[in-house]
Amino acid sequence: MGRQPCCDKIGLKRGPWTVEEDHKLMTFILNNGIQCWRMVPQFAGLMRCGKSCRLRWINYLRPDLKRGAFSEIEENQIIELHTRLGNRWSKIASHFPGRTDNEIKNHWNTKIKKKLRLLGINPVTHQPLDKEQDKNELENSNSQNEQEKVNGKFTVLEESKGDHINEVVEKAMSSQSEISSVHLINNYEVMSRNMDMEMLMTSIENGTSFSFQGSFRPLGSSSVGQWVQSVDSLMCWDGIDYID
DNA sequence: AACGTAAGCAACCGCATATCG
DNA sequence: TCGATATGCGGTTGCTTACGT
Repeated sequence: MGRQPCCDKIGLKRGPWTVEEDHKLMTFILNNGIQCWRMVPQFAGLMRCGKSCRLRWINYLRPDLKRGAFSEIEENQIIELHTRLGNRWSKIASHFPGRTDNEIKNHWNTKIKKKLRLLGINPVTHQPLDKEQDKNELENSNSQNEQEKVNGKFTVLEESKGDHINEVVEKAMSSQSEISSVHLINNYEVMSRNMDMEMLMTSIENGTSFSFQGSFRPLGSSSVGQWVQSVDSLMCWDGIDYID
């Protein structure tokens, strides 16, 4: 014989949690810890399945949760980790104490994907975006009578992106003397003002994060318009090739 | 003010893997 | 070792809120 079934679904409550349910779950876990999720609702007096309790605790009730918006640094780190790990949200979340996989996944799907597209980067492959392909994706994801609206928005965003990047490139070119070097890191070319290679190599050896000030663009993009400013970006990787 | 649409997010579903008896 | 179940993960759904007309 194996284990007992997770839960009897008949009669179990579903949908949003009430304040009272949250209080019961939190009180129970803080007093007793988690031995077996299947037993938690039973002992805590909840008409929920263990799976639902686990999710509620991990994504909402855990006292060590870090709430609030994602910082620019966190977003850049998520992008870097996604380049290496793909949609392995729990692995990505393990690099962010207090953040949940669900939170990061939601943020990726609602914010970062759009941001990358605006920067001309395919959010799936992290390669320079084939505009025609992206247009097709947009066409597929929107009904025909919405297409005119989408194209309208896209034009505006492309213009604003251009302004931003021109500003970045001008700034970078005008302060050429401050640029210490250009490095090739994973799939990105990184133009840095303060990259300390010794510190970088140490961080790689130790598997820790590394921050720098500068700009980056996807490897293989020849256009200067692909440069993206990344001030005080925090990057974390497990492999590196670089060129001076 | 009312309605429609989009965005954000919490929660659920189903599958893969780990674990137990 | 094997079958049954628990757990964890990623994809998806659907509700709520914000925004635009």
